[in-house]
Amino acid sequence: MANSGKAIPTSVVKRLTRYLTEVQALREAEVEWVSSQELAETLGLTSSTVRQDLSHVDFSGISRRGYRIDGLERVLVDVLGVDTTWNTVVVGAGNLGRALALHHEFSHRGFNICGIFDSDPKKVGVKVGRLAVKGMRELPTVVGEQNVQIGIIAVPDDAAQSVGDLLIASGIHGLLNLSLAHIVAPAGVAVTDSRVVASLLELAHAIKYRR
Amino acid sequence: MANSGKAIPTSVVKRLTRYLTEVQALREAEVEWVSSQELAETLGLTSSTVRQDLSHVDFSGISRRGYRIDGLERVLVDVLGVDTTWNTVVVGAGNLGRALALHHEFSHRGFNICGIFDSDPKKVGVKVGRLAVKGMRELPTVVGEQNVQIGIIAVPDDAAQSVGDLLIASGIHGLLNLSLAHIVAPAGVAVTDSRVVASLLELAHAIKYRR
DNA sequence: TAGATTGTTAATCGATTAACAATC
DNA sequence: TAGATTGTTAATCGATTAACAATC
Repeated sequence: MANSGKAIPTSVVKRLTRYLTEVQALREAEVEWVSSQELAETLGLTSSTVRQDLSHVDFSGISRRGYRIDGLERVLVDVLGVDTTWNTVVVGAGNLGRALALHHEFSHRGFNICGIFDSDPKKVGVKVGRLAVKGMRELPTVVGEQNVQIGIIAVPDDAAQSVGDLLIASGIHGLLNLSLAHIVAPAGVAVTDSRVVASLLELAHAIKYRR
Repeated sequence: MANSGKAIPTSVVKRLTRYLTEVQALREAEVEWVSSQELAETLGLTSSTVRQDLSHVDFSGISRRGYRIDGLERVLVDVLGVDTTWNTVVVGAGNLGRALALHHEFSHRGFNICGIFDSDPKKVGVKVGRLAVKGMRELPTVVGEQNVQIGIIAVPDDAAQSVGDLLIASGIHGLLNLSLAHIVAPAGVAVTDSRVVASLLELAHAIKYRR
């Protein structure tokens, strides 16, 4: 059947992003149906996990056939908010911040980069694609006037919390934190961490102690 | 007491990277001792989790005082392999690949970028810091001759597996996957995913359904 | 029809938290 | 000493997997 209404655990949401990617690839390959077993094999999961996960979204498969690609894509797009345009700002115009502001995958998925900011006066005015780097003082105005919902924090660790605080005070709804720092935010503001350096340390550990 | 020898669960390893970051910040602030309670508050955990986690590393705290910063840093550096130099290549010279190749945080943590590669002939030869982009054909030689252990995959999703296969065939020990694709690798090769676009989708979901 | 695949319940597994004796 | 904090065991909680009746 499939339920809806209740909150979906983050462990499940993480996998839903992967199902969406795979389902979109299948749709582009003009595949019409996919079974839990096929999805599981492609993504390195069990079919049981796939069926459990999909029971959290409001969409049903059909016995002996599996899930219709177009319907499954539609419901995953909905639940992951990819059908919405998300106005987004990047704070930090270093290598990483500039790369993210230019990342095509973001605009392609509905994340509209409205501005890139840096506290370094030497960086202010520098062009990043069609945008020019702005000073931090302009951040609250841009967030307020352009209805910006998401802030991407790409600054050094020791500046991350104060940047987060400024974004929150400006009325942001969610933060994507790329720094290694832990960001404290009130309950109404969502924070997701994406720490590439931490992932590299995990990998170094896995290599060092692999058997 | 503290154990060693047994494999550490990845859930724990993820947090060890955060303890290391925090402990290094404390050491720079010339703090000498930290308790499980203090670490827990800073990182948004329970003190029980911190003590459980630290029981996986070969280091003991002291009652009524906590953990010595210098010793704790040393053992975390060891277990996360930060005391080693990791020769690393980046595959994909798009915005993200170039940014990672230039990311100071990497070299700072012992990840030595030995090369950046792209399949697009127009990108070959372009300078990225002190490196010039090389063609894919040169990848196996560089990996073999320079004892490269880590490959960072920053290519479009549909090229990710074949890039992974080439790196594996060249003798890589671990892959950091930034694409949304699922990478299949033999047991001896570690794979860690760091998907910034997926994190952004998780954030969009959290904002859309927040209460 | 026969049988492959779903949705869901129950069982297992693993991770987190609570509790507390040991101890500095 | 008194009491704060560790290390560890036991309890709880949540996530994954197995199993299977329902069904197309």
